[in-house]
Amino acid sequence: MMPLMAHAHTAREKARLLREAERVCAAAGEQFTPLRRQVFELLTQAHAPAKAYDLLAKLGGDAKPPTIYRTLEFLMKLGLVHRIESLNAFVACDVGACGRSTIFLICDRCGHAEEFDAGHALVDLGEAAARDGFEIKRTMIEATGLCAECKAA
Amino acid sequence: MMPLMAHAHTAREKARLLREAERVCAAAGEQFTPLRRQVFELLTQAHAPAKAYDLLAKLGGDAKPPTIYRTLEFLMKLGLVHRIESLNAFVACDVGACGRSTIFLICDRCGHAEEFDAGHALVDLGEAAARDGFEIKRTMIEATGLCAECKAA
DNA sequence: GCACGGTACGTTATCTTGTCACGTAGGATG
DNA sequence: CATCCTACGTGACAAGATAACGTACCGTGC
Repeated sequence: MMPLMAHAHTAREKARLLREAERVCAAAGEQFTPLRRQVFELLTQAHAPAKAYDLLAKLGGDAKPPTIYRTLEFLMKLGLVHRIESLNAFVACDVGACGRSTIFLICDRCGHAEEFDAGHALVDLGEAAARDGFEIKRTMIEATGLCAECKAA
Repeated sequence: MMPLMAHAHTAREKARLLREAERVCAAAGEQFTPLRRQVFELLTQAHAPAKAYDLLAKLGGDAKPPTIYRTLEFLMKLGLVHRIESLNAFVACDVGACGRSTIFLICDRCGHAEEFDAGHALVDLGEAAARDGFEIKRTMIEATGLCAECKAA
């Protein structure tokens, strides 16, 4: 199990994510506009899930809420960004790595969020729900606790 | 796998839930005040997850936000109520039935939320995270889709 | 060239959700 | 009976999100 969060520690990593994003966007027949690029970049640089209004502030100028929400919605549609419901915050995610099966491990102390592959757990869940007649479209797993670093400290 | 949501269809069921709640409360050395009882009752009667401000309105009088949030926080602390993050809403839950392992199946169409026992899935998740040094304290799984009734219709 | 339609984005206003800080009433305890 | 704690009230406001409408730009086809 490996952390999949698109958290660019290096310039090379960030460049790779951007290229990936461009590719996904083109494949979907959508435009990777400067605004969308900027928001995605801000997210890849964030050390923790970013709030909508914080991103908005970083856009400079005097952007209004719909701007950031529309952009985030777009990026989520393409699977480039995830929303963390329990935090009302957003993270960039590594394309391809995250199918529909993702888990976020959120550290209560440092705020870091790591994305994991849920593996078989979600398959089981889908099957179990199906036996009850429920058809799952989207699953969200958010686990909070202490990350390795914070536990050590 | 059985629905565990504390959604009282009958007066007898509701009375049972209230007694359970009183018991849990007493066991924790806390008071089950009229306000707390009223909020819990409202939740057991709800046909779907209830929003904080809707509950607030139903309290009658002119209750202010902190009143309902404090009360919900208290009930959550005792494990009598769950918050559904993706909806910003709350449900009563069946005490004892819900340990740490709960999943909500939320119907996109009718809004109904059923609580399920996550079974082994969460155990696996906890172990997998632990191998990475992450210590999970609380896990939240919210799956959206179509319930059996809505799929039929 | 220019009307047409679509996508992206700006702008204003408003609504919903949640919290902070402080005050008070009432019971328990010494 | 002074003190403390818990529960709750109150006013103010911060944070999160959306609705409704306008415009600029870019293509396409006549």
